[in-house]
Amino acid sequence: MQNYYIDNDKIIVTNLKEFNITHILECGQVFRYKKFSDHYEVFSKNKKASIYSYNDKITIITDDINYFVNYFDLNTSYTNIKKHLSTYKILNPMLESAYGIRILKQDAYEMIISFIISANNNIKRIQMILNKICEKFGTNMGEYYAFPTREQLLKATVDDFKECGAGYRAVYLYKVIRELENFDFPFIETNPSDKCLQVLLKLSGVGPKVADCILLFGFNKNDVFPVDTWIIKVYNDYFTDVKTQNVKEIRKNLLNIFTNLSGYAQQYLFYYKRSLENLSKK
DNA sequence: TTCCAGGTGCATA
DNA sequence: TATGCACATGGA
Repeated sequence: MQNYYIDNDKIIVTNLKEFNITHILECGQVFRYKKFSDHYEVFSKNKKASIYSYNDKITIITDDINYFVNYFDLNTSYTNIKKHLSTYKILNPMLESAYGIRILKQDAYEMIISFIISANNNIKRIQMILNKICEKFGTNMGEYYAFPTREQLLKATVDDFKECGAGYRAVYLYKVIRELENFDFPFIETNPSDKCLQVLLKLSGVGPKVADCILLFGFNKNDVFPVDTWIIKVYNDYFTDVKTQNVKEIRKNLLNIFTNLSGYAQQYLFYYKRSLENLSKK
């Protein structure tokens, strides 16, 4: 079943069970978006989309239809994915409350920079730092700033990144921009995740967790399981009787359970646990 | 004041 | 290979 159609400069999404813009944007996979009273704006590379939900459909307004059809992965049916996920009883309440999550197909280079900044950081601050880096080094697009290209970021010093709030990660950013000069993106696109991990782990500021996020959000690989502080909590709450902080062990066990649907499962678990925690604080 | 956030790098055993 | 610690920053 086709979930969308094109109407001039708009993408109209008709199957709302498979597309909830709040859940998609606020589940932690993307940092460059703005929330308005009646819509969201999303930024990727040097492109922008405005997303309105009203009545029984979503309208995505953009000047690059093809880019955002791919970005929102609109040609993938999530009905089957969710059917498989629902066989894991533990996920059912999450599939219910966080319905309409989709894994976005984001720019791989942008994911590398973004998730290096994400290390030992919180989402609000990650967004703030990325915004400052875009404003300082990205192309002025009028209403917003594009994500700076590698060439643009070559001009940035360690102090520049520090001024943007990157803290001790400024050194990693400065180094990785240079390490990416001959980075083999097609290799990552075409090789199994384990091989790709070995390559990504050589980059400055990229450890196992960040590498998993890059593979999941930047390269559309679903047989990885990023384990952060939230997943450690959720694992200890729902998946084991013996509490553990061992990230390698947690990742291995969760991958064994969810196999090639791990990326999707991870996103539901992360969002669910983080939402619960934030609600209990309010 | 201390703890925490989508952890990583490095020294040490 | 595994463990322990330092690392910026700002909100709770």
